[in-house]
Amino acid sequence: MKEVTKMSVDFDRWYTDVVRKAELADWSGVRGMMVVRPYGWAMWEAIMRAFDDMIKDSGHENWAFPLLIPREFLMKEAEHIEGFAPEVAWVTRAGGAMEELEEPLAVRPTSETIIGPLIKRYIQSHRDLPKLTNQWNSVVRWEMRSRLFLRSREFWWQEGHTFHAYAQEAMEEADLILGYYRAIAEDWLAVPVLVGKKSPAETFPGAVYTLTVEGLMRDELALQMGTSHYFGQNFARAYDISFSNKENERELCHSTSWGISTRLVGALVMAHGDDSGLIVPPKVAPIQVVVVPIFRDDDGQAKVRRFIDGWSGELKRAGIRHRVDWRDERPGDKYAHWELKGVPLRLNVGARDADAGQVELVDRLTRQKAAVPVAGLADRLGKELEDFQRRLYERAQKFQRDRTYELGTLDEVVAHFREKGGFVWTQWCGDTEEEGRIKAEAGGVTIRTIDEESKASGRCLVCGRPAKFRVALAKAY
RNA sequence: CGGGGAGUAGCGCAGCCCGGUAGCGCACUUGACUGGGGGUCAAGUGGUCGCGGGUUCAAAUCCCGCCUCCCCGACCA
Repeated sequence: MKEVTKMSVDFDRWYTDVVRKAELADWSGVRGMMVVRPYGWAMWEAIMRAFDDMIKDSGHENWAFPLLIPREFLMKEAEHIEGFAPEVAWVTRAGGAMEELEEPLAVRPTSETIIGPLIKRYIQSHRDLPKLTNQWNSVVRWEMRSRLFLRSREFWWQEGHTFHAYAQEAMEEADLILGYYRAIAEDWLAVPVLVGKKSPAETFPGAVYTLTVEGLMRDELALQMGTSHYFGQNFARAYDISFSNKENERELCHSTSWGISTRLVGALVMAHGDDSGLIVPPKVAPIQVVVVPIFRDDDGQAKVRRFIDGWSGELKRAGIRHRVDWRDERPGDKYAHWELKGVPLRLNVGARDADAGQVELVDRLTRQKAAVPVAGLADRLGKELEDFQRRLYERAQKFQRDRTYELGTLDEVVAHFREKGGFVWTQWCGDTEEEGRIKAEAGGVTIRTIDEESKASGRCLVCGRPAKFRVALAKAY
């Protein structure tokens, strides 16, 4: 049957099993390139819709920029290209005879270096600003080690790129988007996140600073779920993206970029799943309610069908995404199937229920069953779904709280991560070499985020000097 | 990209050492019985043995090259 490796036995195998058996995605035969199947893509579509609405409401516009980037464009911003060089794929030949191109073209790993030189045409005056662009596309990064959704050589995302007359406005933009990302993670995916700034070592190549949202997965590893970058005038300087201000002087733009990707589908799997499979948050669930009819013979089937037909239209009108599973399988198979796929609510409906005018409601989180009258079913299910979304978030929040610690010294941190995972808050002086020592000595532990809300108070965990930053440490994907 | 392992039906595997008719379980198809938590029986379908080359009368099996996947390390949305 469709056995899934137990999460407690081997989390990585569990993840791979679940992603494939729940029909989210597969490998394609070309190393690192994945096929996203309809059930997985539908979750990404829900995320896309939610985020697209948010940015449209705040004046952003979708564009389409080219897939291939001329080498000279890519090479302009020194720090940026240095950061991305190891993972850029190049087109060097084309045509029937596979002729060598005079100038190689980079397959975009991200589009700052092509949007910059193209967008400047459309920016002349301060009246053209801000220019708030976004594109939904896929990018290629030549990773050496891949995992479905979390690290594939091609992945799908949105990349926003904005250009502003004022530094303050660009920084506010980066903050605004970070807030959207937090909403996507917490309100839509039901994954609580730490929100803050990256250390210089973890900052996006070419950025002045990078803001991040970090979630905690059920194997107690952190996952970066979205980043928003403030570039200052770095990219504007490299590509001469400038405008005439009110005094008719030339000035360089201040720019930002920000992205969330199909990685978020992996995040939802790892943040909520259990030994039976996925648990999908109702707001992004392709199927929120599955109906399993139970019958013995044709008469029984007809009776159950009439009963279900009596209220399924009402569910549809109420906007509840549901499916009636009429496949010729046994009920037990169907239960296991839809649990693996993480459908939040299930209705078991047999002749006895039809007679009683009720359905059996089964909750994917608690597995509890309850008899529910069909009168007012759509309202009831709507409330149940909202409640499910809330309970799922609270469960993840408790999980995260129970695995968030406060430690003072590097020795304590090293000892902690020998035994446990989770987030460890500590104090840091800001020295990048000392940050490297944490990573080396604690076995891949990194600074996930710098707390921007509260001030550092104690001493640096490495050197003992007065700390400048309060930081969250974790092992991460 | 370094070390190790593996590619045979949709999935999981045996066969390879010692060359000679391509097999098993699950899934799938059909039928019957069944049906409120992963059923039973019967009869079937399905294969360029990862790709290319070599050795041989003959290659899934031996040799060479390549591709892909998995595990472990260094780099990463």
